[in-house]
Amino acid sequence: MDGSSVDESSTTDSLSMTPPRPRPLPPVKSLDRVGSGASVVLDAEHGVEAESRKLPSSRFKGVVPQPNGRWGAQIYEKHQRVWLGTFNEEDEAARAYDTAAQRFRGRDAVTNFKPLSDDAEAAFLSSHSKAEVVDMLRKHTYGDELDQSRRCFGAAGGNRSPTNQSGFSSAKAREPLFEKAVTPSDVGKLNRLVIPKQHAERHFPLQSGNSSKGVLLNFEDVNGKVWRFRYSYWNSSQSYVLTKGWSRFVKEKDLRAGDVVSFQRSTGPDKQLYIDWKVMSGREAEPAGSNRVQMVRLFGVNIFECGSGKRAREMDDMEIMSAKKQRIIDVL
DNA sequence: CCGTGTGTTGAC
DNA sequence: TCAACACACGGG
Repeated sequence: MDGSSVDESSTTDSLSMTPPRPRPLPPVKSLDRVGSGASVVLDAEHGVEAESRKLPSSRFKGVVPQPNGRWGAQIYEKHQRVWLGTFNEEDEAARAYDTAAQRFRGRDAVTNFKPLSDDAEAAFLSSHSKAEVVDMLRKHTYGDELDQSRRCFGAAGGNRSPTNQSGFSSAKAREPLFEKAVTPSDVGKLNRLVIPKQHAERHFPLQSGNSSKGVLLNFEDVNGKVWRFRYSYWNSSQSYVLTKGWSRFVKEKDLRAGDVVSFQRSTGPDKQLYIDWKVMSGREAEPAGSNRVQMVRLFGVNIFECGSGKRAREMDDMEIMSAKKQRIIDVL
């Protein structure tokens, strides 16, 4: 399932040049469905069972049909295919391709829809590595990320903590923000961590507009793994919470009531957030050393502080992203 | 078990 | 560079 090797090395990108521009593809309007029918059943034509197995080719560039009726998106670079993920709708896949095309080939790349993206998106794209963009597309989180960068509540600066060769974040100065001994409900089935209001308001200010839906915050753990949690305010309980993504953290770290989670933030210009945890004193250690041995998977994008963009790092994390498999790294 | 996305080939 | 096709492989 893996293996899309995104090779950032060929950085003909960003500010540099952009290839000549034919005309964007005709934005085929409605009347879709018909032509690309090729439905399996029905269609009592001749050739009946003669294996009309043909898949309905897409009318969009970079989009390929999947056996299950869904659509895949792909783009080529340097003689290699870069898989952009699978999508339920044909046009979703087409848009994913468009996004990748603009990141890989520059602004006026040939696309299915977008003749041009606005400046905000252009900035967003150039501030993220190809691998990151591909990662977002494959996870279908590109839209969310872009929205957040637009709200200027993070992500914008493409500020990611630098990584060393082994993929770990280099040690950087960081200031402790606060800690909390998790409660039974924090590690229970509620899938949420309540952040004490005083700490929440002090360190994770929510803009009024965001409070309702919340925002996505990225935290890096000691292994360099990035955790993404939805952070929002629950009016019902008048409390700030980390929700989506939290249960995964609880599960992987095997957090139990009484354990302590702590949060830090780098003191540098990038406001990278970090999360750490420690087992409640007295609790016996884990069986098969699973505690701090992790698989490392990178994808970035920070939260907080936008604008003050940084360089658009390239090349650094590409090898990691393109690794055929996740690497298992023993921290001990 | 099923869907993904990779391997591969042959056009453009 | 690109899509068509088949199916190995990996996650659930």
